[in-house]
Amino acid sequence: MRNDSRLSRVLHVLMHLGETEKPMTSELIGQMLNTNPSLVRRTMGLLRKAGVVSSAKGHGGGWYLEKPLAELSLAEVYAALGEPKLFAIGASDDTPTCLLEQSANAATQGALDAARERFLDTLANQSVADLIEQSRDQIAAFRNKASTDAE
Amino acid sequence: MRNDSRLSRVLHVLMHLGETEKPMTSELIGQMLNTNPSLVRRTMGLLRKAGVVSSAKGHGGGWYLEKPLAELSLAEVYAALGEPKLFAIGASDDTPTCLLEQSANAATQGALDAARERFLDTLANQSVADLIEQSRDQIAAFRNKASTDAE
DNA sequence: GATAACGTAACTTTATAAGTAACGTGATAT
DNA sequence: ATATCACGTTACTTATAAAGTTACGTTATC
Repeated sequence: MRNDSRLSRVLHVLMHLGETEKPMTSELIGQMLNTNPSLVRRTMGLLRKAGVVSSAKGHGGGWYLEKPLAELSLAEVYAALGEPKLFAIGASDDTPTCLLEQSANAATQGALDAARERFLDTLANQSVADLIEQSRDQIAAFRNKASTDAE
Repeated sequence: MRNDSRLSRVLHVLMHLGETEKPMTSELIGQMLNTNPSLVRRTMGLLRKAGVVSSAKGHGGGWYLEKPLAELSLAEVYAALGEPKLFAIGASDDTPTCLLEQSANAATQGALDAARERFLDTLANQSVADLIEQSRDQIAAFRNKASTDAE
């Protein structure tokens, strides 16, 4: 299948939601993500079920945050999406009878489990607000470089 | 796509190659893996290119090891396969103009990079011979349990 | 020279998120 | 009231890469 890009996409959307006051429509979000409103509704619906965002119908409706981004870790966002399948790798047979095959599968799965733990830890130690902060730093660094270059 | 099961599969095959003297044919390996000889040749061919195994044609031919399994780490095997794509997750746009999107992608990619590092480390710290040793331990534990149950 | 076995190319199948179209439902504005 | 906006949901198609399959050439052994 294609890459599952939902995590980075919704992080992007959440950051924008944190930067505005009015609800954002699926139409507008779709333009930001280069996709269509229906897919936006489907994906954002997962966040709604998890209580991360809410949606309003009708005029002036759209998507808005349910909590401050400083209180929302990336791990919570990943969980809200249903913890999408992380790996493209796995064993072909879950319950092999061959002992050597069991050992091969266990070794592979062990490495994947360790990797997954590291992935979740990394996500847990960052809030979405941190990401906004980082992009502010980016802007500052860029401005700084520009002024240095001008000297 | 389907899960990429090549790593666990070739580990399984390598362990069997370590337990026998004669070359194993693609036909035989295919039976072990529940697949056909052509796919076996395609996958084992990657290991051959990396110098992990060799193959012989004709009567009595087949696949055999080029080095002792104690000197072959799982990381080398993964590398021999061409370091197959590890994750099912990623960003949809590699070079976004939106700074917030860049930050979202960087955070996701950072967590994936950390996870990948952990995956490779785990693989690097095990030899294929270690896996055989582990399956021997499994057998011993099983026998031990059986004798305990019989008391 | 018959047979075994690999080497390789070409094609189909599979799994799953993305992408798309359509229509119902409910909220707001006039 | 009713026109319009926007979400909610269903159903369908598309894209991707490994698995799976078929076929045939090449080479080594008996």
